[in-house]
Amino acid sequence: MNSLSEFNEFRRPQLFEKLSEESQQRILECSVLRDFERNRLLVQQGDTPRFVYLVLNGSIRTFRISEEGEEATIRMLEPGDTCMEAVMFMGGPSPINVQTIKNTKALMIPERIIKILVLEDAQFAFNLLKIVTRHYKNAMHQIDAMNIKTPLKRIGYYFLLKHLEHGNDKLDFKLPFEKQMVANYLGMTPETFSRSLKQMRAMGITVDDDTIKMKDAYSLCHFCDADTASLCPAHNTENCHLCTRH
Amino acid sequence: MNSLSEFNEFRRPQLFEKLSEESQQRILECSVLRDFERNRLLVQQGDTPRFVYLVLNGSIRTFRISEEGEEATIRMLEPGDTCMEAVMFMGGPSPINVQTIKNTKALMIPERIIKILVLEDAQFAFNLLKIVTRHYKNAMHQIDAMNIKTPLKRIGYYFLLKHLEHGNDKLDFKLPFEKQMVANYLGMTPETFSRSLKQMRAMGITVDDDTIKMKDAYSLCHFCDADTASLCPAHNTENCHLCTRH
DNA sequence: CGGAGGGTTGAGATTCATCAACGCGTGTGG
DNA sequence: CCACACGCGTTGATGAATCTCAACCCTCCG
Repeated sequence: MNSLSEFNEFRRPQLFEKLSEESQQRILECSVLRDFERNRLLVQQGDTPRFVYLVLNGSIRTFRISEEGEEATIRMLEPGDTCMEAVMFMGGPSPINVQTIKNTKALMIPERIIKILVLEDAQFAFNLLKIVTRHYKNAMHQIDAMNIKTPLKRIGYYFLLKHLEHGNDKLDFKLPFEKQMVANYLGMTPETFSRSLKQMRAMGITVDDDTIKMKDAYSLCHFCDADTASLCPAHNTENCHLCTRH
Repeated sequence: MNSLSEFNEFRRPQLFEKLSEESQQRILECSVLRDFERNRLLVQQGDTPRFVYLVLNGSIRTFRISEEGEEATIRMLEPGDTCMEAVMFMGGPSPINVQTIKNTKALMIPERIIKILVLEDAQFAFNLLKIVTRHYKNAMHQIDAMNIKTPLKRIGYYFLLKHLEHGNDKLDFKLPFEKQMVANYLGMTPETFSRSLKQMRAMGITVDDDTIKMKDAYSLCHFCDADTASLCPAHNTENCHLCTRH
């Protein structure tokens, strides 16, 4: 692969943000573009990390698996996202599995160029830092979600994030993944997920197959918290119901 | 503060590893050393991050708090550990609270020097990356612990890590924090923690106040998993019960 | 047409949190 | 010196909530 043209379709990968043309070229020269069928296991727990995967289309999930075979989803990637960058710097074998959940085209960036470039290009290191800290922040939300929130609230918070991503002017959005996948990501069974969705109808949120519709733009405000509010354009305006309630 | 002499008592902070003398000096010149009494709140959710805290002695915990007032512990720091490095790069207000849980002496490193140095000193950026990814790995363990592990297994895994930290030749170690603190970190109530400890007696692990004693060096092997095994010196030797079982 | 997989619904079992009481060590103040 | 309060940890009884197991519907696809 020798150009970034493929990336124009979606948001520019954070990995390349503000990166010099030279560094971009060095990465692309070493990297390989590949197609994977659905459900293909790309990395297993215990493998030594060899590549960073940049999703071009399709989707990928990362997860851990216990000896009893139960799975805990860590992340679900959409086009433009990367995985395994963090694992590279952990030292030791990979603590996670990586698997496609749709047919997926991904750019494989070798471990070596990542490690080299990090020590030579401060901007690249900075980008990696921002990416990894974003993952970490996400992980913290997952942790307190499972600790203190009811299934209903976990789903509500997840929907709120998706709603903000899709632009807060739209009153509906689609789930980017299968329900059982989302359920596992949120740490509950598909049954509990399904039952909780029914409860949400009482709050003005209806679910039609994989489409989530809200009665008004503030239906999800109940699930907002302080450090999520800063992502909301209506935050600190009179429109923010949450703020007026506080 | 103008020297690193205080650090000789314990493991050298990872933040300064392989760092040029010049960069170390630049950090120390800007930083402030302070004592805090127990239970002092250093950072609140929503604050803009101003300092990285490096614990010299005492201990600190980071946690999130829900609107209902329930707390989810994210990390518990011992001397040599740092916090808030990750938050600096997340952008936006702090998603976590930081609080001392003992009387604590900490070095406060201003946000500005961190941000500057990251773009000028690749080694410093590299160190930060390793630190943040370690936190992230830890968070992933927390996630799957709460998703798929029983309280007993969560405790066992925590004990295993502490055991490996203290050197696998010793057959006992002390809990570095109060039990209720550990319980919350592991996502359970103090009652459940206490009851689970009783169950562990059947596995050759006794608890005497805050001292954990094991019958033999392999009592905790039941709780080992693939990516933890690489930390164990007995891994891949005939002494590793786990390996022989597999 | 028939099978497979995803999603939903129902009934039952399990498990952890909650509430309450108690033991114990510590520190404090009369 | 003793009485007392306080915090931590433990133990017991209860209840609520989620997981498990099972059946069923639906769509998709060979």
